[in-house]
Amino acid sequence: MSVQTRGRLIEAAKRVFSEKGYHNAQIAHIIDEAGVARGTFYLYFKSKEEILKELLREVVEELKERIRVIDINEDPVHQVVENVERIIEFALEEKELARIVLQRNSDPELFKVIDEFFEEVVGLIEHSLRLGIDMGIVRECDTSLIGRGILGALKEIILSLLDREEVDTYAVAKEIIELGMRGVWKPAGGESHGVSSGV
Amino acid sequence: MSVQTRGRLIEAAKRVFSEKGYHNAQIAHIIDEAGVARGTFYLYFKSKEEILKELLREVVEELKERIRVIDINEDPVHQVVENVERIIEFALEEKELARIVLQRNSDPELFKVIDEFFEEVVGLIEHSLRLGIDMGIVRECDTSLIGRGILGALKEIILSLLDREEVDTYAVAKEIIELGMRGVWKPAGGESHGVSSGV
Amino acid sequence: MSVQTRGRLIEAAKRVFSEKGYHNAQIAHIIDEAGVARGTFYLYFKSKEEILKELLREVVEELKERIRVIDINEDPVHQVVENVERIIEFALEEKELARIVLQRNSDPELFKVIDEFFEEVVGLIEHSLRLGIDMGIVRECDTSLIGRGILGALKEIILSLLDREEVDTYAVAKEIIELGMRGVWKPAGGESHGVSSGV
Amino acid sequence: MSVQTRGRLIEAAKRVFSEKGYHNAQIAHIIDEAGVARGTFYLYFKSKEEILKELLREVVEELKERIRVIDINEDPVHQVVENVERIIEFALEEKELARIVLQRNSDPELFKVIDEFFEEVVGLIEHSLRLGIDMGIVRECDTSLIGRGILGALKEIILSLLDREEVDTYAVAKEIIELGMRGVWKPAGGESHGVSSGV
DNA sequence: CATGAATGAGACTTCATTCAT
DNA sequence: TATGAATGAAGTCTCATTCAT
Repeated sequence: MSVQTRGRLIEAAKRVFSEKGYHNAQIAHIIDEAGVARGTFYLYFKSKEEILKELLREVVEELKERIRVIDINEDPVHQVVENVERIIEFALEEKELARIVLQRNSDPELFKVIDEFFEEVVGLIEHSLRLGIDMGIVRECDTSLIGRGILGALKEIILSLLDREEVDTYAVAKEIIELGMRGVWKPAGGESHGVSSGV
Repeated sequence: MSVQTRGRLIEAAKRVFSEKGYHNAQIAHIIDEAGVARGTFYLYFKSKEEILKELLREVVEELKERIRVIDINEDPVHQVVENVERIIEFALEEKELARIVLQRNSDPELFKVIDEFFEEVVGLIEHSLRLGIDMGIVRECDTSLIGRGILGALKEIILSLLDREEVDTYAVAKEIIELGMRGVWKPAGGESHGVSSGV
Repeated sequence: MSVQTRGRLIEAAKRVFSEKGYHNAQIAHIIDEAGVARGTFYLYFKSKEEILKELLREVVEELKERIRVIDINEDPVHQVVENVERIIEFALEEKELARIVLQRNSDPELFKVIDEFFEEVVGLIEHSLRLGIDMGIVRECDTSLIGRGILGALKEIILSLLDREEVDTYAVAKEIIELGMRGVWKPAGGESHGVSSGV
Repeated sequence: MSVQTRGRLIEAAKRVFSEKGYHNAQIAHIIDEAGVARGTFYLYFKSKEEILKELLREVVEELKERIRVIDINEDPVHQVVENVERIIEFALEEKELARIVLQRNSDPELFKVIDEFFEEVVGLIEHSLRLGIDMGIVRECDTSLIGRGILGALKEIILSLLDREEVDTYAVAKEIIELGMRGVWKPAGGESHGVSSGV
């Protein structure tokens, strides 16, 4: 079991799945890309499905590490921005993985890990919203709906970033949060704004 | 060429693609569902790919009909809400189609019509944003990013509605627009709000 | 049973079989060419095979009519030339049919009538040769071999004529017989020759 | 890519195509005959068409090797007889191949290599004829017609040989050339004859 | 550990023929 | 007599997986 060979297969799979999508990807593509023999693939992974799931498991693990629990004693908005920024950074570091994850493939069983992760994220957002409502700083709303909306915005935006040359991750993260918090409307008066200001 | 048979195939394809996804769907499933013989399918559609594309073409056509151009002399926000509402209504009327369209499938060639439609929608949103900025009612922002964000929110929310029993389409549409305009933040003061108020 | 419709199908089949060959020909092509409906075809012919066989039967019948028995009291060579000429004329009148017949299709069962006809022709040639040998005007030879050779030459030459613009059928017939009788060698001396001379 | 397996497929294809003809031949027949699995076939050949073309390419190559250029310093007729003999020998060694090649199949695209080869042969014969005419030993004639005639005779005769038990290849070759040169007519006087005599 | 030839289930598609109108 | 929609057997080809070396 050479860790090296396994690594080459994983990297190859990333590229191939990312470019062609799971169904159009063939084992032949992966082993060509990895430069190993056909049989070797099955030494490391039980099946095509298996290597995809492994990939997804790794992504979710990494993503979870990048999401830190909010410390209420510090500026919470800033922490949220930083969480979003770290996720964007990961997506840009691992563009192939990001593409795989964000291409919602019509295969619930296959992408279960990812779907579950996204459900958790929605839960997290909902929780924060309810907290904000309780604290009187977030307006009453359908938290489930809004939660999904914010997730959707996040996903679509990150997907579009994968094709940009240069990305100012902090600025983008701030823009996303600003959208979620204040929307696009211009404040009527000239009062202060900016997502983390004053909190 | 019986219009009836064609219709049955189309309806069957909707159900099958929606449930299994394009790649896991088989012609066998579609013809079983439609109750016709194998050869009959090919009397109406050149291939599996063809019937999917036909389906998507029809969706896009229908969607475009439901999106009305904004009349600046009337309350624009209200019109946007109605556009969104009509789209939601369509998604709920044609849940299978909606599922097919919203499952971002990793097959650019196949889903080209849909992707192009979404690009148009982003363009539309961007245009509105820029108009709002010029009119001084929308804040300066990265319109491309925000445009995609709003589209993403819309898509994710509608997808989640497909599993709800009862949906108040107007309320949801309003909630979505409210999110895009004012975000989730509670206005500091007690002033009036609500998306269409005062216009 | 409209004789007209039947005729249109036969004519269409000639063209289609001739151009595409039996296996690449489809009933669809024939009915399109004939301008009749699918079901109509089966009103007149039991199957695709049947219409081909019918075609071939008609050809053989026509060909047999054009071959006259040699009258020994007249110039026999001249009569042979005329037989060959009539066959060439038929091939040129019915180029499509000729093409079908001369394309030895690898389907013994299908082209049985034709093969049998050709066998008869070989028999006829063999018979003439043996007669000639008995009369002392034809040299001793493997009549079966020579018979087939002459048939082969005939077939190949006629096939090539189908693409020529203008054909002098009598000249060609004479050339063929001359080849069979005297070969291409130039007579050593300067004596008279020409196939029918002196008999 | 085992050369062995490829060879078994080629041999199987020869038998199957020869017996059933291209169109009636199925991949199933070939793989059964070769004793390999369905997929194995496609490891070596892209399609049924491909293996036929490969077969034909090999035949033409072999045939061309058996045809030697005539050396004018030696007895030319004898050399022609030997060329013909070598071709007959090949046909008898590879009866299946011969049958495939000689069954004029109604599929120009498929049998292009063969048709081109035959065209070359006609060209060769025509060239020889014109040479003979210039040298004054061949009579004036329509060389194109005669060329095709000789080819046709050759083809038909060889085809008939495939069913004979014992074949004296030299005798047959001589008979064919004799037919082409002197025809079947018995020389009027008692002079010398025999194709290569006197050179 | 690695190889790559072989496998075969199963998908797609074609087209001669049938049959209700 | 004519129609043409419907049929389904049968064929071609793909590709994930196995296994002997």
